Amino acid sequence: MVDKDTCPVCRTAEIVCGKWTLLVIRDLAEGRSRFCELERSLAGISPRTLSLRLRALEEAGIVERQTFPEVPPRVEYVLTPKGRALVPLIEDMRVYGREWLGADCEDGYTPAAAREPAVAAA
Amino acid sequence: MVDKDTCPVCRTAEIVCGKWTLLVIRDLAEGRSRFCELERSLAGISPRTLSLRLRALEEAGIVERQTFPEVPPRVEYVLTPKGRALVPLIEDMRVYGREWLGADCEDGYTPAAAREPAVAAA
DNA sequence: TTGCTTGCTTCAGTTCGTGAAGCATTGCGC
DNA sequence: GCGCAATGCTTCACGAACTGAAGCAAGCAA
Repeated sequence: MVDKDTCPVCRTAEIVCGKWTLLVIRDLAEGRSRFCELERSLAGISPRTLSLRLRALEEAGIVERQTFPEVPPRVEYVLTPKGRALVPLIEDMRVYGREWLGADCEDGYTPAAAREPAVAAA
Repeated sequence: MVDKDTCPVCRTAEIVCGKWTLLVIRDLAEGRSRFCELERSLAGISPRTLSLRLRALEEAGIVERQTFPEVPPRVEYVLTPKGRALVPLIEDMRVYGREWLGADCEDGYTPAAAREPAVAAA
């Protein structure tokens, strides 16, 4: 049996498996940094969930929160190195999604053997 | 804004973000195949959740279910190619967990001052 | 007959996520 | 001054997801 406390996959899963978490990190990696930017980009997320996610990620040392005492107040969220280290994971997901979940395998079972490995897009 | 239906990261996240999902896939990749094996390995999962996960993964074409009409009944779950394609993702998680969530970074936070100007995967 | 195993399902309860609304700040038009 | 707008949240009530314990069917062993 796998020990939940020491298994690195489990520990990563605990950080990553919450709904929206990976998409928040992806958005931050792509340059979005403000609450309302994220809220608009992640169509469908509730502000409560976004707030919880950002707080948990800050707690975990994955994002850093900077407040600017302007009017209206501005808050920026930036990935720390620990957060940027998750980007390869997201790139894997992008590759997987393109290869196995694309428009041409809607039935979910068609292997994409002939497909070229996708290059990360800008 | 990102279109949830076409973005490959979102589509992968939808499959992957449920609690236990990635750990179930990891266990299958490591050779465990029977319900009770998974149940024992994933200490803490409820049989209902495991059942739901396996069913959803089967639905998604990620695992294949084979029943053997023995006594007591035997059921084996095996990763399809589409499922095995998720293993690199899990390996990335293992690497990340080891690198950033190990015993030597329990506090989980490297201050921004130490950050290198690494270019984000924009 | 009771007990044992596997692979689940059912039930009640807790936690998680949603959607709408509200709050505090203050600069702008009126 | 008054209401409106924008940002970055919080609060609330509700539904969905997950949990933990229990139960069930099948058949063989004691």
